[in-house]
Amino acid sequence: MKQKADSELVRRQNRRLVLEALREAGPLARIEVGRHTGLSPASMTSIASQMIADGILQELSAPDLSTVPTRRGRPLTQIGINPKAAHVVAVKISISGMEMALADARGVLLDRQASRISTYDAAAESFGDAIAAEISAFLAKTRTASHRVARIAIAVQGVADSQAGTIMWSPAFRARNIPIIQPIQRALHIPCAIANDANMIAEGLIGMDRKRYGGTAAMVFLGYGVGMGLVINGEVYHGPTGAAAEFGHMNHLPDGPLCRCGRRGCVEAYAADYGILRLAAPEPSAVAPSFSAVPEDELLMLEARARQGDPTARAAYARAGEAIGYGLARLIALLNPGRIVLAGPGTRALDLIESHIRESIDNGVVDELSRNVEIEAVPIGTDMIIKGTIDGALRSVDREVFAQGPMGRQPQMLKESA
Amino acid sequence: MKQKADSELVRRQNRRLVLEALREAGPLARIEVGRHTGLSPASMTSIASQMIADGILQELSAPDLSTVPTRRGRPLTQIGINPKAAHVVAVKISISGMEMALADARGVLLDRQASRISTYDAAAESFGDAIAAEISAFLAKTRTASHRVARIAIAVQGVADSQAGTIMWSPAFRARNIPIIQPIQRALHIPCAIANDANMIAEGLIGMDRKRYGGTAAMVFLGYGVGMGLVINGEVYHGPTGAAAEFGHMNHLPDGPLCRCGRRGCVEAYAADYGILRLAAPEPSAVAPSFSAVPEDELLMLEARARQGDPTARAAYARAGEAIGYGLARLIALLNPGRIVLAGPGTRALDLIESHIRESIDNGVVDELSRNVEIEAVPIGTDMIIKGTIDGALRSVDREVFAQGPMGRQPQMLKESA
DNA sequence: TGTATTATTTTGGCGTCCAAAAAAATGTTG
DNA sequence: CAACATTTTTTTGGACGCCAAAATAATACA
Repeated sequence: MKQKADSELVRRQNRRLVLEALREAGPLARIEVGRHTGLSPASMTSIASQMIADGILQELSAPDLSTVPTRRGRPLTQIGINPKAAHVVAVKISISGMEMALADARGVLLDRQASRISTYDAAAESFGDAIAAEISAFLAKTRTASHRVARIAIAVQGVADSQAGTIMWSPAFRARNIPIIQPIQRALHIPCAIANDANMIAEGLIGMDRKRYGGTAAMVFLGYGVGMGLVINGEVYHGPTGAAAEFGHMNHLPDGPLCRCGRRGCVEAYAADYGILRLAAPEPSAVAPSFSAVPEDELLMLEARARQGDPTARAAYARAGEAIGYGLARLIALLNPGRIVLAGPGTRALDLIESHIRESIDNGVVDELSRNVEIEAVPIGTDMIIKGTIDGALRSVDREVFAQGPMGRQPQMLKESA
Repeated sequence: MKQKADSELVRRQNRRLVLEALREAGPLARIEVGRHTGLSPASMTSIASQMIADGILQELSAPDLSTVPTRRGRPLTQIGINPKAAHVVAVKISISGMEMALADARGVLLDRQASRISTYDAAAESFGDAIAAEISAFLAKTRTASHRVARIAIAVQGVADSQAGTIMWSPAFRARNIPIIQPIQRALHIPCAIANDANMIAEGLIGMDRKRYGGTAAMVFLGYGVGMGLVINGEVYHGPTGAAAEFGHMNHLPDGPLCRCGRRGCVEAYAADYGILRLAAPEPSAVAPSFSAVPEDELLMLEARARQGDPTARAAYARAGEAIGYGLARLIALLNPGRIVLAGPGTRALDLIESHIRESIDNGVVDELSRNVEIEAVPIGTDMIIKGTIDGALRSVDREVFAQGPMGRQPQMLKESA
């Protein structure tokens, strides 16, 4: 509640609802969009014709209604998002590599590319320019004019400051506060946003099933690190500076094992790949946290040992489960979410940790609070990060460009364009 | 983003903005309201005249402009909220007593009353009726017709389920899931809401200074218990079922001291009055948590001992500070709030705990995350609960009744009316 | 071929906003 | 004190977006 309401707000909001309905359900007839949004047929005609004129929507020729082949009445003409209305680029930055993807306005992947790029020893001053150059080259390769790209969205492992447009801190970098947004916008003149990669998984799940994941929910990502995406009232919560939902760096036990962030006892220090491996080591407290990816075979071996009953291995998974479980218990006390989702490669070992998670939640928070939360694991790959980044970028294009209408179609970027 | 937008939405939103401006700044001239809200003078004339006709606003006769006594031009005629537009009742339920207050539409207290009422052994089936009877008697005493009361808001120590309208769990009651809303609405036919008392403190602080407390902030209440009000994007966050922000029952250490909720190691079990006293006892683990209020002189004595350097007493405050500090560190990792406010009688001993709070935050969460959060203590009395309950009730009346306008002025309560 | 049915468009009206002009109410000044 | 300046408020006329109802379009069915 900040904005004065006028006819412009009405247009914006209703256009956005139309886009939301089409993203959720795919192409629809005008009248069906009306049923989704509550808009009358008359309004739908008017809104649709304007958005078609704007090049945002298009009428589809082949209805392909093999499902309901013969019905009486005028057949419906579906409208859908015009794929050429805009493109978006998603960028994922992780340890010593980046991945880029180009998608059309519907979210269909047009091209993608992975590049190796040195991160851990990268200089804060030049890293953003290197990323910008990679993106430039990618666009050139795909022969996409940069004015066709409405948004570049960047997902990064670690803590992003979306306000400042920097990577505040990341295990992939020795440097801190690395400017990203500014160099890219300066080089490419495309609006650009940065966020944590686990938040993008949350965006992706919302895109997959808004009903299920769109209320108030927490998505936990288990893998090389422990991340979280927090959905509050249907929106991914970034916090005032964009650094929220750092479940992995939420303390579990004071003076616990050393974490990559430099503090002791973070959830991640118990439950990330390196944390679990360390717990199973002969002298855990002597092992420093690993900043490079853990070899997968070591993990698989540990899992196998645990499944065969090796007590040390089982204990490592038990302690990881306790860290996650108590962390979730604390989250439940604070936020009382309706759903908690476990995802990421770490869920491969769910059979070894799940009972400890549930037991710790039971011990860590009173029944009345935990009773209403559903806990589930979803088998999604790391590709979900790219998908989610694209989804999130498209939603912001919907909001800030497509919904705007013919008048206020400003690029609204570039506070300084040097 | 759920609602279709139309002229009704525009009216609702702008009327609400007008009310918000008048609540924040007191009576204003039309043109000044326009400056606050962004509405044009023409629109202000039209909106104001309608709301005056509705009896929600009134023109003030005596401008009393001693501040700017002589200015050129047509003098401004201030408008303000009509105190008689509606009344609200705030009810605070705590251990073996309740407090009621009646306020006019501006929030001015008209009358208040405290009653003793047995809680701990109260039966779940009859307690709501007893409350309803007390409210009835209070309204009769103040000679207020019940149709003049637009809202009854109830603040309760403990976990409230605002959806079900019950007290889920409270240290003041042995029973659980005590229905409150339904019996009151059945008896009085007035819309009624229930929430946790610490949330109401947050409402009160927002009412005092929206700029300061209206972003994303956490208010911690220290006293007989430990409570929290969470403000997210300017709104008090209640969670899907209204049971959120239970900071006091967020786990600090697994297998820690027993809490009134039945779990071990909750923040409250360390940092509430009874928890601190217990930590200073000769054999803490043998002491059960106290369900009645702790005698104040015992606390004052413990504080005095600590200030004189008694190591046992000092250690008790140190451990309380650690529990609060690590709890806040965990909250910061999850939500990254801009401000944390400490309030309540427990802040009397702030000199004994503050350094431990800050040290624990430093140890519990990485600098990058805690750097942007301001921590402050505010000296507010328990009266803040009543004030906040009234403020919150009035904001909901603004939203759901006053902003509605001449058309949709339904009571929208009473899913079932016997 | 005519009728039923459903989707879309057109028409006319309503509510809200706003800019510009007019009116109202006061202070300033010669 | 009359004319002018200044500021607030109201009035006027037009714009935009929504909607109900009527008209039109396009199909199936009998």
